This record gives sequence, C-alpha cells and structure tokens, in this order.
Amino acid sequence: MKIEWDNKNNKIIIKDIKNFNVGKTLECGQAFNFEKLEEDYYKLTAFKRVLFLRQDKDKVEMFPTTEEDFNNIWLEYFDLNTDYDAIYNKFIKDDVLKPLVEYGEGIRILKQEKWECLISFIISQNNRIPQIKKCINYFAENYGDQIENGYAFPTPEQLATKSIEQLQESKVGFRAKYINDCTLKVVNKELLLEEIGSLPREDVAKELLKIKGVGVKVANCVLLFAYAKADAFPVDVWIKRAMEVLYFDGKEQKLEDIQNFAEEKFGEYSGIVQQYIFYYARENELGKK
DNA sequence: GCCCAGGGAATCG
DNA sequence: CGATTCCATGGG
Repeated sequence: MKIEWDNKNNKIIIKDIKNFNVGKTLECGQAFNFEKLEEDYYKLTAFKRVLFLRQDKDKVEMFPTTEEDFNNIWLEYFDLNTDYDAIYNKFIKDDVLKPLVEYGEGIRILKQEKWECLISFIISQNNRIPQIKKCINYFAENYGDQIENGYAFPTPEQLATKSIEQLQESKVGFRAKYINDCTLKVVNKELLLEEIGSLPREDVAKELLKIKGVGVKVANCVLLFAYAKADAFPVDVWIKRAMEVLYFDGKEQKLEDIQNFAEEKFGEYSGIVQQYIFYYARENELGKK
C-alpha cells in the first residue's frame, strides 16, 4: 500500500491496495451512512465529515480530506492497518467457505462511531436495509448539523431534544421509544459509550444490553462494527438460514447455538467471516425459501 | 390482503 | 422457564 497526498486538491491517493473494495465494504450491510453516486464512486458521512471515495482497481482516492484527518480518522475507519490478505488466505482453504470468501474479497470491517452505530442497529431490528438508510438519512438532515457537502448524524444532545412522537416522523415506527431510552441513558451519562470501549467484550455487551430495544443480535453488531470486537458473530435471519444450509444440513438451529458454533470455529476472525457469509447470502439469496 | 424485514419486549401457558 | 404475539412501516 502506497499513500500519496494531493494537497492542492485535498485528496488522498492510495495505490497498490490489496483486499479493499470500497463498494463491497460499504454495501455489505455493516453501515448505512453512504450513498452510491456511480459505479465505484461513493459519498460517505462520518465523524461530522463528508468523504467521497472513488476506486479504480487497486487505486482508491478519498476527498476532500487532509493528511491529518486521513491519519487520525480514515486509516482506522477503513481498518487499513489490518492484514486482510492473511485472513482471506486462511479461510479460502476452507471448502465450505471458499466461494463465499471469493465473492466477498475486498470487504473490510469498518470501525464506526459508537453512538451512530448503536442507534443505526436499534433501527435495524425487524427492518429492511433501504428503509434503515432512509431513517438514518432523515435523522442527519432533520436533527443533525449542516456540514460541507451534507449533514452530520445528530449528537445525543441533539436527539434528546426530540420527543418520541417527533422521532416517528422519520418512520422508525415502534423503535422510537427504544431510541429515546438509549438517548436518555447516554445524555444522563448512565451509559458511557466511549469509556467502556477499553473493557472486555462481555462487559461492553452487558452495558449495551441494558438499553431497551438492544438484544443479543444488536449488541453483537455494535461490538463488531464499532468496538472492534472482531470475534463477535451476530446472527440475524440471513446468517441463521445460511449457516443452517452450510453447516447443519438445512436443519433449524437455535440462534445461540449458531453463534457459539461459529465463534468457536472461526475464533478471532468470526466477525469478518460473518460478513462474508451475510454479503453472499443476501446477494445470492442463500437459504431463502 | 398477506408476508416479511440485519429483533426484542411483553405476555402466555 | 420456553413459546407465542405484538410492534410501525413499506415493498413484493
């Protein structure tokens, strides 16, 4: 990986990058804060910034940004210091996973903002991805600050000014009361989202599960996508059906049993394997009736 | 009209 | 306890 700076145009150019596909990384279901503008051209909003990304094979351009922002934010956000080649080569040897890993080559696990990720996955429950994205977009445009080229996701303090009825204007439906409960816990400092990041996975999970509307699945998504707990294996309806087809001869299993089976089998890389499976299953309707 | 969606809480038996 | 029902909303 080679990084070049185009200071005149506020642009970062990454060359010779392996195992990084911008489109797959954003569209594999882990994040909802982006918009596809053209093929291999995306608009992302995070950390109160809008970032445009354009990819041509093993070259990725990000703009507008500074060297400082790239080093302090985007390098970690896109997990660019992790060697995905090693992970890819490990699971490509597994006959069951091979086609899924090949299909998902280039997916990276983002390190998202904790607050936004938590609210996003509360909204995700019993919902569809396009609808989730609409809600997140509504939140930013109506409750957040205007920023260069777009709108930032609202802060806890900004969301706290909205009533449950007002939140429902975003079409989050019955989840509005859950979002309200979560927001109050954060602004009242009952829940210290940043501080708990240094705790072991089980302790972070325990804190997250205190929020109404957060169960095991949502907690695992937040652990994986925001707290960088890469050994977490969230089990949703797609993962459940796919895992039953791949490893249990199509026979129905309990959610808990699937999670335990996967985390034991895939270990410290459970999260990325989960994302390969989720992306393949959804794009190819694996296990769908 | 019926079914389901990156589930979870409330209620029932 | 485990199993069932309800929850808003929108698209197929």
